[in-house]
Amino acid sequence: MTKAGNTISKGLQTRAAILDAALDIASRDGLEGLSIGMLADALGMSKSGVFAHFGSREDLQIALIDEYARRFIEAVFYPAIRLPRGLPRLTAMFENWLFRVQTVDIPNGCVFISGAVEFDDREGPVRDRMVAVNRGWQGEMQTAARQAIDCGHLAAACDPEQLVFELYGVMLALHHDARLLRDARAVERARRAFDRTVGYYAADPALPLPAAGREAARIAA
Amino acid sequence: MTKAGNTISKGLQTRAAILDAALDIASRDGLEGLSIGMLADALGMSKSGVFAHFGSREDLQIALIDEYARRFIEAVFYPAIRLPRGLPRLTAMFENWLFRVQTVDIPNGCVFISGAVEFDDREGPVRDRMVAVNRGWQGEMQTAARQAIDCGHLAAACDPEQLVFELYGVMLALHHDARLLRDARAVERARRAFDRTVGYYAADPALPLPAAGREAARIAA
DNA sequence: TGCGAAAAAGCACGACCGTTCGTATTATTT
DNA sequence: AAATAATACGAACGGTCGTGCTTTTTCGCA
Repeated sequence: MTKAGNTISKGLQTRAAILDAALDIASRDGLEGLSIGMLADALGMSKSGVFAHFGSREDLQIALIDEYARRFIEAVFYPAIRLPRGLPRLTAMFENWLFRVQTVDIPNGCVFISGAVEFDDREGPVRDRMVAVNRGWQGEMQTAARQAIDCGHLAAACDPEQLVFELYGVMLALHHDARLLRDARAVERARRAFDRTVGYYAADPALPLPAAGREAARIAA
Repeated sequence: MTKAGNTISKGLQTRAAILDAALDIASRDGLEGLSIGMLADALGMSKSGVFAHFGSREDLQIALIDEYARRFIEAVFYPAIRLPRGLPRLTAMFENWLFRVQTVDIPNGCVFISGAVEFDDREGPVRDRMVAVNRGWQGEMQTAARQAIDCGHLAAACDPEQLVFELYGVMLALHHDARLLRDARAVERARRAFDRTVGYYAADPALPLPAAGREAARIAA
């Protein structure tokens, strides 16, 4: 019990369990749709027991955003930065992202997308965190794009912010068509859109990202 | 008062007023965030008075979707179909859409986008209507794209569904960056993305949609 | 002007919301 | 083993929710 280091004070343990269950619910019903009552039911706990772990519902929402971001970074970003700068890394970021969207966000829902819509004109700390995390990820994508330009993989005329804007749109469209319209072909379209977009900005007008290289693009954690 | 034809039985009149106020609220807080209580307050009416006009909250939400769609079509679609088939019409559809997003959706919020997120995994008639309306609009865009291909304005290799997927993504990214991140440059990026995308699929590899033609593209109702 | 119908208000209901508080039950430390 | 701190519980609070019922006001028309 007192084994040095691995004692995870029961509190943090259940806190993690709460966050886990809360992410499930929030993915489906959004951050605003998540209520402490149903969360307590899902956990077999009392409302007040759940509530005590976060001083308020707002703090719970913020903790959820952070937890989602942590998982996203771990699944998408960290594996990608192990690849060489430039197009390989940028492509891996997109492919890992795409893989995560397929396996997590499309079946369950994406907290970032629903949260962005829910809080896009509501002031407060929840919105602020949402913005900060979002800016962070777009910034990493822009950095990767800039490096690709420096490497000569993308044309010097390519505007990294424009590129990331378009790639973000691809993901939003994927999420929209796959979830609302339940169109199974959305994933394929997203990949085609990425190829076409990056291909457009590629320094070498020759076909970028041959299908053979695609397999290696996604890097598992 | 009894001038034949323009007698709009007071009921329908207030019903329209309710829909108008409800659209304001739903744009900001979403279809789920809209409550009959606050709607009644905004109108200076009683809850039951508002409620009586729609048998249920669900019916109110559906009526809202229809009303939003009606306005969207009137502002975006109808003016565009007065232009000749092909790229002019397709461009007008996008430009009218862009204009509306700028003047209505970005300041107030877009019921289609927030609604899509709110109902993307909830069954029922509201979701069904949401899907139907969305499919309708994407279908019109695809038709316009197909006509542009038939006219020889776009390459035969262009897949209309793929093109509409990408254009929809542009609008979603615009909405996201303009509203959540409050990035004023998002509109410019959306327009650039449209030019680049349509330019890619254009039959004539020469620069499509010269800036001079842009001015005439948007058709006021 | 008065009458029937339509529209709006008033009221009450059960359910759920986030939150607080006092208390019991566990963990952890002394 | 005793003392203390951490966790969880159950009940309750004031509010708001959507939705029925009943009553009153207002409108449209002869």
